[in-house]
Amino acid sequence: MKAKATLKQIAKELNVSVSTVSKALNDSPEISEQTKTRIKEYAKLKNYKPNVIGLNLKNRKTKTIGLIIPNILNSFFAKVFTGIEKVAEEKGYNVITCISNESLKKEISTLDMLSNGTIDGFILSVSEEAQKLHEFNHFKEIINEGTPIVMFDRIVDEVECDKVVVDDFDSAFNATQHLINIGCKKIALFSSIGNLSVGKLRAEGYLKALQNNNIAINTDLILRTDSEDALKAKAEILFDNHTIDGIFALEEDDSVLALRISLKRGYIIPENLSIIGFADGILASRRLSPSLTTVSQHGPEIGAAAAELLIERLESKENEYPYKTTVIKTELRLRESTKTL
Amino acid sequence: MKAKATLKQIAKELNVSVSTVSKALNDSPEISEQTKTRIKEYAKLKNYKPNVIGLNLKNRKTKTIGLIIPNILNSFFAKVFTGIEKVAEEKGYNVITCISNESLKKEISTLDMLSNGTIDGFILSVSEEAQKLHEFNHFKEIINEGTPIVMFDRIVDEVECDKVVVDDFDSAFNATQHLINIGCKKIALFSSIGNLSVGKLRAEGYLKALQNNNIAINTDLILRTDSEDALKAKAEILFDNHTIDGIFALEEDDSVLALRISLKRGYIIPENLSIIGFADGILASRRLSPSLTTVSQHGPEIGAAAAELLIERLESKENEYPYKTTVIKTELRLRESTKTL
DNA sequence: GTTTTTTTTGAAATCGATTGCTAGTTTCCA
DNA sequence: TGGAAACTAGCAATCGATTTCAAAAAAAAC
Repeated sequence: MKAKATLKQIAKELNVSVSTVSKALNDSPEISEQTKTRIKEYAKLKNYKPNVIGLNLKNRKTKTIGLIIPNILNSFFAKVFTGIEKVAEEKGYNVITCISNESLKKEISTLDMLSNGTIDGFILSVSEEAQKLHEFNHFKEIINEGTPIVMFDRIVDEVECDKVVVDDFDSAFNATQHLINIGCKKIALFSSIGNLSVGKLRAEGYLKALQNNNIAINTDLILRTDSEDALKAKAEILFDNHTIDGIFALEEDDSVLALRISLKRGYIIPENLSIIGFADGILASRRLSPSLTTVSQHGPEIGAAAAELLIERLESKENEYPYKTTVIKTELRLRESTKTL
Repeated sequence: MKAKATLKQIAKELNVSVSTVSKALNDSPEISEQTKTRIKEYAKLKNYKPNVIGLNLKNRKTKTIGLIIPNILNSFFAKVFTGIEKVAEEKGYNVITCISNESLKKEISTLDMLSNGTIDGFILSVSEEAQKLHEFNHFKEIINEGTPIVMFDRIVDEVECDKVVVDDFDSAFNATQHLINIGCKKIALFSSIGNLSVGKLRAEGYLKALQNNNIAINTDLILRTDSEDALKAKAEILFDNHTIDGIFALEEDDSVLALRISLKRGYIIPENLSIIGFADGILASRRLSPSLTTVSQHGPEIGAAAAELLIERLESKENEYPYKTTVIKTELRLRESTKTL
């Protein structure tokens, strides 16, 4: 194991000064061609790589993004991650990823840990606990200290920062409208994410579509819960007391639940029950039989947009840079779980 | 936006020297209690956090781990990631994650990008391309330069470093033996990962189990390919020409393919065909109908073990620290795709 | 051959923190 | 009151790089 080469070492071994070496390697016109090549060759020989820590200290930035994700096992977040990583790599940034596990405490401690020079800015999706408790001061503080934040998917209206969202309301509206178009009259709503901003927006889109079509809103059919288990319990009750012909599920897991439970109850899909669900990963929905019609969120695009917003802000010279919100469109992917027109 | 507090600022504002502030905040006995409290209170007021970059430079380490994963959308790797992140967090380390996308070039450039002081050590799973081309010099170079590497899952025998593996051979052997125990006679092997070290080991375990039970090896039943598409093509041919009663799939996607194609061919599962597959994520296999019997790899444990190996090495004072290999056991999870005894 | 100009190199400051050593002040005892 | 011991606080070096400015050397001009 050879020790890593530093400017100082090279300088000593070549009998020149540190600054000469630095300038030579940076192709400064101050240095003669002769010494430049001599130094460059020696540096290559020694496999010299400038130590970024020294550079970071000098430049007061690290070209590193802090990413806080509630849960990487959720394939939606995994997809967003790929988008972020791709853009970051292209622009020469690294990504430090932390999992909040939906915990407010972990979210705060992560923000704290990283906002000490380790990273230049954050990209994050708010933890469930923070949304539930309406606790957003930690974000404001970080922004006040001068570290920019970009929020995606689960955002907070009260916090002023860049944001990337899906058009949740419109997507839900369109999906519900599609169910209505293919003839569904009794459309249930399945949600295990009543706590989240996105869950609320999607539910509103569903309601609006019903209203627009003069369909009476039956609260028995609207299952808004905070957990998969609670949703399951409510669903059993729903199936005991009602016959339905459509389900709109607000999350991937909710749609899987809807599919399994309705198959168990003897429904034929899509003949007498159509299902549409929001999709995180596309794979899982496609694999099911019947495969699920989904509102597809373009995870990688969301991530890419977030990374671009952040890097743009980091690299802009201006201090007063207005906050932007990027909206990424969803796509209704028709598969086997819905009737065709 | 207030500028971040530095030692220098605080020193100036309190009319003391930088070193006094530093010592006071570090509770040095050199400083009187009086000044200590005065400085500490002011620092708290100003929300002072020591800038880690300065520290890193001084300490010549960053308490950051570089993680290189072939593909984060593969839920096995996502699970490993959670294990790494958890241990890292506990021990005060950050994780910079990069995706190699199975590309050798990206793998090399990532190693290069990060091994300049950004990270203290690597955890990685070798890209498919590197394994295919038998190109491992980049790992050796990095290790030679003094940056430790821990490999997990897809490892390279020729490279001396810490490793974390699953007992692939034994797991495959046991799974195949289980199929034999429940009465299977014609067991096909489905592999789309012929290129990978783990794919080879698993295939050997399968062969060994057949041999031990005096079952003639029929190469028509052994589908070793390098891609999902190739596997699918071969599988169609297999089903055209043979009747089988068992499938052992070497990867999660391969088992899903096995399940779908055999259902399509009219097999009743598990009555006349039993399937066992290696599982990355447990969720997807459980969701399928029928649910899949799997060889379950404990992803988080693998990640945790890798992080522990690396951190142990980083924090050991000794220079000659022997390389270790940790083996994590798998578990056969019996579900609906196999007959019961 | 001397002065001016140009070229080439190097010394020193800087980024933000730590730390060994030194200098200055106070206390205490003779 | 003088000197030693004890306590505080600050100077300066260090980590690895960049960069400004000054100095030295070489080339050009007179």
